[in-house]
Amino acid sequence: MSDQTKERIVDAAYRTLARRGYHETSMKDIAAEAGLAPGLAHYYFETKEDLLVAAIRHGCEPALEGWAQAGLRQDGPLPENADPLELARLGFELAKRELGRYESLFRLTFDMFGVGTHNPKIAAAVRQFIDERRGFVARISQGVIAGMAERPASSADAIAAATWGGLHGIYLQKVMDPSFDADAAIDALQEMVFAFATRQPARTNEEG
Amino acid sequence: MSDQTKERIVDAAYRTLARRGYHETSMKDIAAEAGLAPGLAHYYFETKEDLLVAAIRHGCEPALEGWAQAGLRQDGPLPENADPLELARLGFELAKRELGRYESLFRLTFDMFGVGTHNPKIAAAVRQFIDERRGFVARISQGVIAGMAERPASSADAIAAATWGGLHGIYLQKVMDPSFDADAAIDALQEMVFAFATRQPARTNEEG
DNA sequence: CTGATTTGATTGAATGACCAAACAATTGAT
DNA sequence: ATCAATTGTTTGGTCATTCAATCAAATCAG
Repeated sequence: MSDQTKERIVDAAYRTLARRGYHETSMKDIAAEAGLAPGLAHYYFETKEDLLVAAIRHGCEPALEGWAQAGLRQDGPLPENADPLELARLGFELAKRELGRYESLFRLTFDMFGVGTHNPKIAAAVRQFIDERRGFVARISQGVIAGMAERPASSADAIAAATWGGLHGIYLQKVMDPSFDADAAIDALQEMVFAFATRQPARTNEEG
Repeated sequence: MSDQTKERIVDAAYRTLARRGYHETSMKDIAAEAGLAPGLAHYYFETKEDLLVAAIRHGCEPALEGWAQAGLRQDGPLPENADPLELARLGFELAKRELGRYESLFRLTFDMFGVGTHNPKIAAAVRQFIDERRGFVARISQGVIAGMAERPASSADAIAAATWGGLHGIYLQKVMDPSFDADAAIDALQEMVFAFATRQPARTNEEG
């Protein structure tokens, strides 16, 4: 029954943390939400920090599953024979859907970022969180760049950092203001990325 | 002496909060850093939240001053007769300089964002923080769009949200990982924005 | 098959510390 | 003598973490 109980704690932790926030949630709150004794959370997780990391990982599962079902695995290889720009388009589409569907996950994520600013353990988890996702964007960027008429000045990693950053900057605005039109912002980001990816080589003076 | 004392508290608050973070800093810590009695901070600020907001506003002053000296006022009008794309280039340049110079301010800012995820009072302050800065970017975007050969599908507001978001997504990566190459990422973002702003109208089939 | 023993899971209370905010008392200037 | 500024303490509550004790299930001995 141990695994079941641990899962129950993590799930309760995710719900409680997402609803009330990290610093406003006590270990006791989480145990109560799970219907277990106050001390038990510490039997499975040494610290509250560990539980936060586990809870976020748990909360991301459905979203990552959604990407996988669309053929995009953060870890695995990109679908072969796919037009990189088409992959990018799909990525932006999924990002929009995700933001609408998992609002509280994004909220908790930015809460974690905040904790990470002054907590080394959480900061390490945040770095890993970012690395995984940005690395995925970088693999798509690589393909997009390979198909460009003119090599860009920026590396695929830099493009990925800017693009992933753009998405998360938009997520931030959405989390802080539910009336913010995130879809329009993501469309704009996509329009910029596509303008970049499909730009024609600088025409010389004697253009057609 | 009242104004002086208040300023002293805000300044001490900024230093302490930036160093240790919001939830790891007590009102007592702040008073001690200011060399004042523990109770005094509450004489000038009703709540710790109010003091956080004041401290961030205070911490932003030097940075905003830097923008003003370059001719870019967040509040006032844009310099007249300036090429909008040149303003954009300057903005990206200043963003790079700022990030290198005020690292702890950015760190505290993301801490505030985190607190804002589950604290209505701070959330309101964050919304205002975002609105002011994004509005400034929107005014530049407006000019850039006006100069484009082909009207983009996205509005100036959406473009601004994506661009401001891109910058802050990059700041996030830098705050979480000091070895992150933020300059390269900002250059990449700029490359995308410029590709977008200077793209040629789609050539029809019978191109030169 | 049965009773004893071990193991790990679970409980609920205790510990030790901390903090935001309120407050009463004191100072100092006008 | 008043009033604002300042002090230092008190209040009333919080929390993460520890721990001794209980419990259930499994393992083992005879």
